[in-house]
Amino acid sequence: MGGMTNADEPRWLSRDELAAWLANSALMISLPAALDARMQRESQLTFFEYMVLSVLSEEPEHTLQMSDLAARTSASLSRLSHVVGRLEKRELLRRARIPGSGRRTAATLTGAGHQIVVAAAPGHVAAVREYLIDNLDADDLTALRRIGTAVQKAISD
Amino acid sequence: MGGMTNADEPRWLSRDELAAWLANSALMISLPAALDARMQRESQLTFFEYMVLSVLSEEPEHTLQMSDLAARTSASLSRLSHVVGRLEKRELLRRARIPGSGRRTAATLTGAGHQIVVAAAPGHVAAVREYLIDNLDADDLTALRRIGTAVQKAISD
DNA sequence: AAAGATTGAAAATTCAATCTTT
DNA sequence: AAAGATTGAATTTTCAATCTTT
Repeated sequence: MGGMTNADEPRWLSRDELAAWLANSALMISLPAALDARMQRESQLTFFEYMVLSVLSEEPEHTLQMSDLAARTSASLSRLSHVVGRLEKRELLRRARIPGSGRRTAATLTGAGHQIVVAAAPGHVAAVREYLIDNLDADDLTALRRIGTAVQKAISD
Repeated sequence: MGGMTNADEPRWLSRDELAAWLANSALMISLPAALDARMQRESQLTFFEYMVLSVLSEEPEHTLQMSDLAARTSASLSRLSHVVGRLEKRELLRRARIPGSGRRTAATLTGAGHQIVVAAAPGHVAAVREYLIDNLDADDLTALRRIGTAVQKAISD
């Protein structure tokens, strides 16, 4: 008895925890898909591509180092590198070595890139409102913020 | 003035709405990725594959029609069909025409499939607790459930 | 060796077309 | 024609290896 073949009995989810988890799973799967579909249709950008351009557009010089951009968009450097490569091919941004630093690269929005974010923004906000924000009350909003922050912290530990 | 070249000024997000949205975006991107990485490592299953097998395991006959399985896992029929094809090749489930109905197909868990879900479940629950549930209080939990449900409804409309 | 970033191959997902049954 | 499901091709993402600079 009490040998090593069985792990301790895990703490299973309660009814309420399971319901919350299932609702969250559906959200995690469906919301990005819905956003992607709609943004592709309206702006020729995926949700993730929009995030990349949008984050850049909020920077003072429309510029950010690749690894910082990865952190801001919650992406791996590899994924970002591929996506940025495609966006660069479309001339929506360009990459350049950061002067003085031989190994850092920065991505900078082009004029066309800036235009496309500006044009896509209203549709993006409308979708975010329609699918998420406008369905929530003030308490939900603060809870959502807390939850997202807590998850990020838990994952990065 | 008032022509058709400009859309109406959209209702931009307030500071709090934006914060909630950014937190949610990080959650939507990071949580599935973290879960995937951990489940792959521990169980040779992606998060989505686990969902598929897990949903089947909760059915009376460990069986569900493809389109129902798609609905339960929030997936497109096309995605499900590919994933189920791979799981079938690994002999974790099998497909068969539903008797009497010439166009419906049902997926059924095999013995090996059931074993692998049972073996993966504790790790899955532990990850869900560590990354999400155990960081939330009772209010967050009910909010999360409400939010997930509201989003699903908004998207399906 | 670690940090910053890229690359190509492999795996997964999406998209559009297709097939069968109702 | 619509419902249920599958398929192959194109796209995207992941994984592991690589390269350069510090």
